[in-house]
Amino acid sequence: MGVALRDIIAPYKKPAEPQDLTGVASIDAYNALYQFLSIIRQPDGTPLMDAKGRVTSHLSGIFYRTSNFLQQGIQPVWIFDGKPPELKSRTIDERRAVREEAQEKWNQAKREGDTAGAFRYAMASSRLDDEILYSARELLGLLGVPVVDAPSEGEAEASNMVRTGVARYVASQDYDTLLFGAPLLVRNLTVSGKRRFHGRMVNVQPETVVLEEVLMGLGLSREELIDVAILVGTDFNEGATGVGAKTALKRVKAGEFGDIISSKLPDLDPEPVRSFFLNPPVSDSYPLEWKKPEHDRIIAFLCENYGFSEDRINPILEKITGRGKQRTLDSWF
DNA sequence: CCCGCGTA
DNA sequence: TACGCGGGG
Repeated sequence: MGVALRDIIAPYKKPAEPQDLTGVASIDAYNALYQFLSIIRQPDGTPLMDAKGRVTSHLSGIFYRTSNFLQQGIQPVWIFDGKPPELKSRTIDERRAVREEAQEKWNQAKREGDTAGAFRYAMASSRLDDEILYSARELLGLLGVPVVDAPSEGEAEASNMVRTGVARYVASQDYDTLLFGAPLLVRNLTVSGKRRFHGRMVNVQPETVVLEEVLMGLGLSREELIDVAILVGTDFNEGATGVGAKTALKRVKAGEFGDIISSKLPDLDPEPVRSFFLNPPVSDSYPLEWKKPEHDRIIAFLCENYGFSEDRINPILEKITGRGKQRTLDSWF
């Protein structure tokens, strides 16, 4: 979600080559989990669930994607959100309201047999509850993938990891990471490159966004890019009505940021938002270790506990644990 | 999302 | 090999 900067940043996206993606990837955990939960669903919007009715969509996504990453030389580290800043409370309340309304509309669409609508509303009603967060972390642990707990926003922490050289890039769909100063952002970080969208197959390639290129291209400093975002609206402030990314860009370049704030957003003090993007709470210490996936415990967890088919899980697991003849992956751990 | 199958 | 489709839990 986050910031509506797409219109001005999209021109700087570039397709990612496989060699761009190797190394340590800081995964925005909430972003990835929402992605899985909203997309891994049946046509009427029902998520994957085990016999006890527990949602398993995210476990499927984590397992298959992590397996692919490890085989492609991508070392994922998942960054989980900590306590959200007070500035975000309005956004959080709004999102809850949107989710609850979507839940109603999902039920209604199902009753009326409106499949397309049902899927759309089901996506919008996705919610990360404790059970999903715990099970996600447990599976990541069994896969040997390190997890980082951000003190505040995961995106800020993930961006800091790239700034400090601990990770090569942030993987997220959101552009907010650029505001937090991530030098390199990768969107659509998938391996298969294909995605089903409204029943059709569309080719989705991973794409890179280099902060430096965005700033150079737009002729902005990072501080000014943040000001543009503030005018449009961020997770931490409401935007000015009628001001889109292009207008905001023009105004900031003309030095009119303050004018717009006083005329259109008189109640907003932009300083706390600016300083949150520039100096967010981050932990700054990342002891990361990738371990070999624990074959038997993963089978127990996914298949015995959550009802996944062993016939599907085992072959993939054998590839990444190096059981059998393949020893090539051992060098990774 | 991801896999695997049938098809051409 | 490439794509569309159905099913996964």
